[in-house]
Amino acid sequence: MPELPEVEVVRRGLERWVGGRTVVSADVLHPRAVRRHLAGPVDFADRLRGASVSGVRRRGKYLWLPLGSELALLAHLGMSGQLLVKTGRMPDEKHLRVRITFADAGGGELRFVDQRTFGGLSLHPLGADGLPDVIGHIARDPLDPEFDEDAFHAALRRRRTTVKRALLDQSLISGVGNIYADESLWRAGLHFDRPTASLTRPRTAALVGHVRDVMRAALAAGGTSFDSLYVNVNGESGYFDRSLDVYGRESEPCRRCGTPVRRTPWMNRSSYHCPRCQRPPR
DNA sequence: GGAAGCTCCTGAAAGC
DNA sequence: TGCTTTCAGGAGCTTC
Repeated sequence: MPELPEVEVVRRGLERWVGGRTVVSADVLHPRAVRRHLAGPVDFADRLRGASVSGVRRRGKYLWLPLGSELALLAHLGMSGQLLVKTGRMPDEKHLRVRITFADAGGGELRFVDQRTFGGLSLHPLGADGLPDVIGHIARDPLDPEFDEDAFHAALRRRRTTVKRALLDQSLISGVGNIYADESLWRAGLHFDRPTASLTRPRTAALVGHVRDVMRAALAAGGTSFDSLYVNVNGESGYFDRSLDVYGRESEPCRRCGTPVRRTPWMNRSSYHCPRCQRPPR
């Protein structure tokens, strides 16, 4: 499931390949893949044709390819989205949703493949800050040098919510999903239901530090892959799943104290934690 | 206005 | 063997 490290791996792979290229055509094979492009698949393809890509940028889990100074191709991988670079004649993937063909030397295709169709592509105007307008509410991620830790702490103190909910709220801190939230909370020794208003400044700083550490380690490993649903632009899997301390390790011993890791149903998904290292709030 | 919960979707795995 | 159910979860939307 792509979170910040996986999306950044994809961004780096794309940057080497699509910069300066011109789109010949775009084929939308599944309309749901461009559902966030409100003008529809035909308009999406029409506006992409002839556009030149000037780079690949990212905020949180969103990627976008600026097309000149006023328009961008925005991508979100959702749970199972893949952006694959294909050169030469390659058979279509079973869940190929959008094919973008380039004209320049070497030609080739950028393919958006998405089994569960939670992700998608769309075209949006670029704002004055260089962000596509629809992601103006997405906060900076903790690896961004301009991430404001003081403002993040102040927001946590203001909110009447719990710490894991806050970590997953992309308007507070971006790039964190269920896997790295659980891993960071385990490293910080915090229970997922801890009220954010109870966090001290040093506790917040430690938590953000652990989020950064987990993400950097995952990035170095090429991301986390449990199956074929996350791959880089060449179709290769990362291997950070071998380094996960709690996520997906129900009943296995905690790597710190040996207590069996617990999985708790939480918000229609799962939360993994060590019941001894991460005591529930009183 | 803020917080919580629902919904979309597909396919692997488990259960019967 | 084959059918049904459960599970995975990002983020927009709805409800309270």
